[in-house]
Amino acid sequence: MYLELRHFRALRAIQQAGGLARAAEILNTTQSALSHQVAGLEDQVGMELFVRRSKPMRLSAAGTRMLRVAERILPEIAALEEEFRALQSGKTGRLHIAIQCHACFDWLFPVLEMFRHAWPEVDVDIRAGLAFDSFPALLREEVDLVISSNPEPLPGITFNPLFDYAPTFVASSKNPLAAKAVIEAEDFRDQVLITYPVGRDKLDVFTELLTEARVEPRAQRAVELTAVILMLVGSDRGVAVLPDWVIRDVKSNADYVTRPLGPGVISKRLYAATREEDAARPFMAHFLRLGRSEPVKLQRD
Amino acid sequence: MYLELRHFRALRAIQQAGGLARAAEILNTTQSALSHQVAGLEDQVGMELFVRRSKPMRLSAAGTRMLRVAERILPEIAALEEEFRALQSGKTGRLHIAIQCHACFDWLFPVLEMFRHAWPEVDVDIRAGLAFDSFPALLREEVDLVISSNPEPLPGITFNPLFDYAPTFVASSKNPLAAKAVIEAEDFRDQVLITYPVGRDKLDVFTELLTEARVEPRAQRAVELTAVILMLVGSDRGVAVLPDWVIRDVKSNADYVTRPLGPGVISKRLYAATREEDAARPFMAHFLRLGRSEPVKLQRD
DNA sequence: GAAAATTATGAATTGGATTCACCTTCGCGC
DNA sequence: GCGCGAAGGTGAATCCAATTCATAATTTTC
Repeated sequence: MYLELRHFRALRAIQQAGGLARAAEILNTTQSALSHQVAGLEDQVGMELFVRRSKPMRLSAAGTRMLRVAERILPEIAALEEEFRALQSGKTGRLHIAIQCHACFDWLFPVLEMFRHAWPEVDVDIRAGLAFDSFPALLREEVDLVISSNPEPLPGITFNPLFDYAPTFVASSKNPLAAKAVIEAEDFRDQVLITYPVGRDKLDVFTELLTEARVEPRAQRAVELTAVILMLVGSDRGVAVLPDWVIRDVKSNADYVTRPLGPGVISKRLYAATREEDAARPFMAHFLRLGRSEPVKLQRD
Repeated sequence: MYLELRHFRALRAIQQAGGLARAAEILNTTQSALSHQVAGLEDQVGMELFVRRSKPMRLSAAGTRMLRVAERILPEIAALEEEFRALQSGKTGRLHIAIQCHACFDWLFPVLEMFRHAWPEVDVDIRAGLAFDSFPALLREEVDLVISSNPEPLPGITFNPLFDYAPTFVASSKNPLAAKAVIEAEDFRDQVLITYPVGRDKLDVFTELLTEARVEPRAQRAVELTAVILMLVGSDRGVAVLPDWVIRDVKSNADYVTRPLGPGVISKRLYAATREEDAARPFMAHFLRLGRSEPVKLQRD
């Protein structure tokens, strides 16, 4: 048995039109074509789908059953086609975001919230858990955008700059380092360093400071959640280096001190990596615009 | 855009097999055919459904969307095909019953209950409300079986006899007619006759007695439900003629009297009308067998 | 009962899908 | 980095199946 959509479409049209001739018009074909088609279909399924005793032919019991299926599938396919059309015209699409930086949730959520309202048709999602090979995943279309601060020139991928931030030292106000105005690599030697549970090549403290200075902290502790990191820091169980936008919550809190890293000014740039062909798509461009401006506004508040 | 099931099947196979070559085997075709097919499909929808950067090609975002539809639709169609196969082998089917006689509910329900267990795959239903033109409806396959006691020779329709019954007079024991052993046409002249709300040609009292004798009852009152008819009769608001199997509930009740109609013995036969080609189908034959034997057993209890 | 409407049929045609043979590209191991 | 094997793409030829055209066989309607 080899059913095709053509058969379902014919069935539905004949039912709707109440006859072959009129159905043929709906389907932009001839009465004869439909007659042959129905004959072929009935041959396939091995039974009569229509009752021909009376002249405008009507569905038989089996035909009615098949019509029910037609009326379930055909709209579904029409919806898919519609979706494809919208996809072409750029009104809809998918925005699955991979984040390499844990702390990015902080500004990403508000941005996504704004985006969601502007592009309700776009399927939005955040995918953690593939921080390691997120660029291959981008090329494989498993995700559509990667938030990263480590651009590597890759064919087919565009790195769209978002905004700059300063990795900032944060410690308990009881910590001896609170006395220093600027924190340098050597200062970490006696400290427990609390970081996100990712490779050192993804941690600003290391890439920007410790690795080059060949300084190893007394201990390193990996913690998933930003709030927990801050909690531990607050009770002087360790120190951390976090993007400045995360720090703003504790800046005015007397339990914490925040200090710039030094000696030179350390600043990093955050990028949104997309597939080359996607960067120009309307909703993607809009997201990038939001991602450039909104975090800065948030920062000011 | 002109999607076909072929496209959905190909998409799913490629996804399942993880590549064109292996998918081609599943679908019993060649790798080239699939390649052309995918190309054609992508041309149709106007975008890439697969990512070709890596070698075993993978679904793109749009392709994933289409796959979701495929995985909803294809099983549905497989189920339909399976249903058709079962239909051919006679294990399943439809048994929508039209009843011309209101009182038939009484024995039909128990029979259907038995049938339902023997043929769980058969779609059973009772359709009231088309008592008038139920034979045309039978030919149009709107229903599959008509319970009737008025067989008319019709091309394409078989009348399968079920069982005989006697239209029986029932009245309140306070009614003067309770004194008579047999009720004749003339006796109805002074009575209010309670009947089902159908044409006189479908009412046994008229077809078997009054019409021929040209007797008109004092009044006629139409009531839907058998229970209500009996209630009215019980309070002597009228008399009725009902099939004997309905009467058995009140036979032992002192408020009622039941009497045969006369002068001759009046007996009618109930038929199950089916389409000629259906009468031999296994489940239909089974239903007819039940319809012949079960009501008689019920009657004995 | 004739006209109109509806479906069926068969041969011819068309057009799209498949095949075949070959090419290109990619991944992987040495 | 070289080469081989696997995977996918291409183009022309072929084939098959769906459509068309013309016409017949119905049934319905007035």
